[in-house]
Amino acid sequence: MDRREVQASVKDERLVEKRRDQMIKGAITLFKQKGFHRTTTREIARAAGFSIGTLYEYIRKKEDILYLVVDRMYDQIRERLQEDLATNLGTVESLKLSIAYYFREMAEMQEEVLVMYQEAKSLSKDALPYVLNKEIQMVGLFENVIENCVRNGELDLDEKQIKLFAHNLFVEGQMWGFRRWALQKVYTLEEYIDLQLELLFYGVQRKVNQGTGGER
Amino acid sequence: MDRREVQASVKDERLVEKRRDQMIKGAITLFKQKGFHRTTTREIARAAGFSIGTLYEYIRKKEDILYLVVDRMYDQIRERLQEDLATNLGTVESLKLSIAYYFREMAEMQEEVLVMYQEAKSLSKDALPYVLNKEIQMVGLFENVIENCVRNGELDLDEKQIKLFAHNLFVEGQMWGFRRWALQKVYTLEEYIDLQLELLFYGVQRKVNQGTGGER
Amino acid sequence: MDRREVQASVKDERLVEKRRDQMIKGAITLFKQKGFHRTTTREIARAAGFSIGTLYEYIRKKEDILYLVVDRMYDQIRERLQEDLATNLGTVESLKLSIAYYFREMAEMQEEVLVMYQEAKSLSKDALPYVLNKEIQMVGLFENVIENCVRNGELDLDEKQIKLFAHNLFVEGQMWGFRRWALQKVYTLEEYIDLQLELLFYGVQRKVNQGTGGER
Amino acid sequence: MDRREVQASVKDERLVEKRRDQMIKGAITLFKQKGFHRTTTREIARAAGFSIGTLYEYIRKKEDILYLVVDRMYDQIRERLQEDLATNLGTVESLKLSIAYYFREMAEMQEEVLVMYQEAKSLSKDALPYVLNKEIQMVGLFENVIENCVRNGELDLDEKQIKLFAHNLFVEGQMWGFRRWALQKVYTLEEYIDLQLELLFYGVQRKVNQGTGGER
DNA sequence: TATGAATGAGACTTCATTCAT
DNA sequence: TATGAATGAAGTCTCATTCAT
Repeated sequence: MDRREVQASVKDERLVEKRRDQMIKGAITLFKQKGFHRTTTREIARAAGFSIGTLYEYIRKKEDILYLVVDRMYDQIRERLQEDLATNLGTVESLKLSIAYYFREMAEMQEEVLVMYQEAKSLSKDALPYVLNKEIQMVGLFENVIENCVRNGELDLDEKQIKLFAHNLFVEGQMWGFRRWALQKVYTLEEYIDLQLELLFYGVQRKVNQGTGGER
Repeated sequence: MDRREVQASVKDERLVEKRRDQMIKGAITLFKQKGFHRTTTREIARAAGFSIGTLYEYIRKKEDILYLVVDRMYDQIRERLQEDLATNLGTVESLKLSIAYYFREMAEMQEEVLVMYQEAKSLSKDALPYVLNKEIQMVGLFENVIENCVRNGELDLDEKQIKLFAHNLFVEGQMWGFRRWALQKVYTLEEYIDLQLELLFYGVQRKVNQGTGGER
Repeated sequence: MDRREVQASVKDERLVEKRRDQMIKGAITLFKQKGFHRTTTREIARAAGFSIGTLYEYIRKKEDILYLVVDRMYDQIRERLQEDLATNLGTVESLKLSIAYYFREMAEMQEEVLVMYQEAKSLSKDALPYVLNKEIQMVGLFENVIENCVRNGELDLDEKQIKLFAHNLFVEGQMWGFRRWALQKVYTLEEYIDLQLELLFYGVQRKVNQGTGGER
Repeated sequence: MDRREVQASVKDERLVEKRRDQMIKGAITLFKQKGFHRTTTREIARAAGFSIGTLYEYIRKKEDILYLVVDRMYDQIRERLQEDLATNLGTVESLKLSIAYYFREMAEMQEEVLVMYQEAKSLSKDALPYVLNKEIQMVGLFENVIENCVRNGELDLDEKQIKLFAHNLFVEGQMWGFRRWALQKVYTLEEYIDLQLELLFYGVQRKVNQGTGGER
């Protein structure tokens, strides 16, 4: 249930891997520029460095390329995230570092993320679940880390709060990219990260609540 | 700078208004179902109740329809929001009510919002700024209300915090729709609203914070 | 169950009729030359005198053209046949005249018949029954005439013999066309007709049979 | 003039023979199912048990395969026919047996015959004569046997009658296959054979003609 | 002002054939 | 001799847009 097969005519798996790599790279560049629908299969083939005939040796339909691209993006993001989260200590401090790390990663891949967000809906009813599943898995990574904090007594959240918190921070990571036309005019990335962390952890009413104590 | 002209061949302005109304209504229905690219101009004409020839009397290019649709959606959302925010008292309690109201509105228009999010990028470089401007205006509405709260001493936030807070709550309103595949399985809308308000205002560390006092 | 609909986008029925006429005429010419598979839709459009876009306003798929062509051919043949058979008197003499008439008709349409025979199998499982049904109807026309002869005491045949006789003469009409590479080198059409009539009515053993008694 | 050369790159004749055997067998299966045009060279290669590259070591063009297939079919049919006709005694009784034998053979090979009939026209102008020649030879086999009967005084037919009689019975053998959608619903094969023999030898007017004498 | 038939560029996809290994 | 990856011409079909009526 984890990976949808995209059929290739070519048998040599190493070659399939290599050609699809070229294909995906070319396609991402193009999708970034003009989106999936305005990109032609021939352009993708050319960008990948081979002929249209060859392209179709490695996929069945144009949509397969989109799936491959989105799939690849998720894998890349998750890989990096997983790597980082592995070192997480289950403290709030550590969690903040991970979130900041994630925000930076997403900032770096903002164009890819944009493609994902705008084109994923073009995937067939067939492929969509696989993709959504990947996103759920990624949110799950954060949920785990937050749970650890809760278990360690560093945070006091129930199941539903954990989940929503994870979703929020996940979306905020993407926000930097998909609302760049607004955010990037006002904030530097580091500013954005700092401010978001503050809001995520303390909300807007912290000072009022705390009554006495100033903080930070 | 507020409204891009879409040229019509027909002169009678009242008629233009009426036909575009029909057109937009039809188009929204179709865009919801199949997205902009998969919807043909003929289908839009039919859904609008007139012929393809007539359609082109009121627009110049297919993209114009998308612009008209997105434009209309923004206007609708803003209208309702403006109406509500007008009654806002500048207290935290009042702000929470407005946010909750906004969340419910967005939940009701979630499909329209989805269309906006997924298709807006299909607008030409020409039309995009107009649309983004509308979104900025809407966020601005919230900024104003929050500023009021700050002015009233109910919140303690600087300019940049206000802006980001507004963006966050704005996006969270949309989130209910564009992440429905995950959120709507777990939360009811009212649950979602309650939890988000909690996180927006108190963050995740509130209880720990409140508990003893100083932190970090 | 008698006629499969081929969908047209154009509403004006008279125009549809006219354009399909052009289309069928062009297609027949081309199919005669190169067969269905080697004829492109663009060639058909050009031969019909309009653009490829227009062609597809009057059909849905290339196969529709083949169906239309075959359908038309059957109708033409049946029309002429029906007209002739209407005058049939139910005597053997009259039957022979009708058969001769049919043979001549088929000789005239031999290329069309060839197309029918060679391309009909390219029709989808969907369309084939309609076409076969037409052929059965045509054979039925002859069956009726033969039955008349039987009823009039001019022939003594049971149901199954009638049917097979009808099939035979039907096929022999087509044979002149589809085996022309052999037959037309040896016989003139009239010779062919005379000889076939002889064989159909008296078989090869007549003379031996006659032995004693003269006949005819 | 008897066999057209199909060029092979491979020199080893025994190997060529073997590979073509595999090829033809695979191709026949496929042609039966989907016809020549809808069958791809790759499918043929796979069905033959080797690669597309290898396929092209033994032929030059796709059409060569069709030629080979049709050629093979004719040879098979002729072989069996020749074998049977060799034992023919030159009597009407013996002729009837041979015809019945031939009808049964053709019934068994009806799908092959169908392929031949529907696809032969796809052969190039170059290859067609060779194929037609084979058919003429086969008809010739029957002509000879009939001639024997005539020489033996069992039948009284001139040259042209003999030829046409041979063509007729030849076609009637194929008819069982190519009109199976009509015939096989009404007759059993043996019924069909009996009825056809009756018609071939005595025609439809025998009983009336003969008035008194029973026959057969 | 309304219509809808006509257009043709251009999209996707297939597949016979080649050729380096 | 065998392989199968690569090629690109060519085919079918769609659809935004125009324009005569």
